[in-house]
Amino acid sequence: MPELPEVETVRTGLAPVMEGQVITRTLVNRPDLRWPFPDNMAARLSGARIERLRRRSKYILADLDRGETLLIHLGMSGRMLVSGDPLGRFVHDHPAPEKHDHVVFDMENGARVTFNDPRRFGAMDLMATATADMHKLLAVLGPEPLGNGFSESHLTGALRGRSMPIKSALLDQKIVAGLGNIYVCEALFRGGIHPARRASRIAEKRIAALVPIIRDVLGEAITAGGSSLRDFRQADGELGYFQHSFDVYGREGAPCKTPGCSETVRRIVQSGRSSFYCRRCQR
DNA sequence: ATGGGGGCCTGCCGGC
DNA sequence: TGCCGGCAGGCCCCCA
Repeated sequence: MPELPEVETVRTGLAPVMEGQVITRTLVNRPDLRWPFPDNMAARLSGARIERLRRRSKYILADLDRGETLLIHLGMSGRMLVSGDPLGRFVHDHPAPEKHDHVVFDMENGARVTFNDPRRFGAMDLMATATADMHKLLAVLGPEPLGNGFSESHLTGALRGRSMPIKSALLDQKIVAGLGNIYVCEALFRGGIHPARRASRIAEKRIAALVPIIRDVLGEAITAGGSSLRDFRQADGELGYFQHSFDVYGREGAPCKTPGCSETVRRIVQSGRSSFYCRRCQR
């Protein structure tokens, strides 16, 4: 589901109701998601104050006042739903629990944050805040695409001599963190690069041009509140609307959006995942 | 060392 | 109405 813009949208929505708040109660309804939960997770969270909600790539990180950090990954279908009344102006009942509500956080301000994830590709873990960067899942990540570490020299250097398709390279979180299937397809369309083209066979100028393109695509998607496909909701339950701006993703058979181009969007499968592109505009 | 594919899960949709 | 195949935003891990 969620790529960087969706995760950032969720983080932005959760921050006002979770930052600075004590988790008064944590309910854990099963032993694991993709991996077992850390030992005593409910007890280690309950009573802790969330000092800050951060994002690294597609991970949400909650720094606690106990020197630990909670890591949350939404996988493909994970959602964080907020209910209750954080401002305390009204009395709100919480909605009835739903299938796949795996973890529930009750906050001191009355808000309830429910992690719901039908496919359970998501994850949670706890680690020492001081060494969070060294966590197995975070240590391997490449630079943040919206940060200074993601530069033209970084990308051209990382792709130099790589024989893999550019699509696979941009999905590789070690090369750049946070991109997923949607935004790679969109960036390659804007960059005029065929998704199956081998990275080593793309002129460095064209690789370099992808850097501002990737930043633009992600930035526009964040501004739009992410892309709502099957089950993505912002933390407040609202739908993002960037999906209306897709040039190619999910548009197989529809006309290419390049002015004057008469081609239709094609779909191919690369390492098991759909790539959408225009065969005339992308080479 | 690199890169490709399997597998993890559930839900939904279209076709028959 | 029901069943089946295909598909879905991610990513670890194994194998060649």
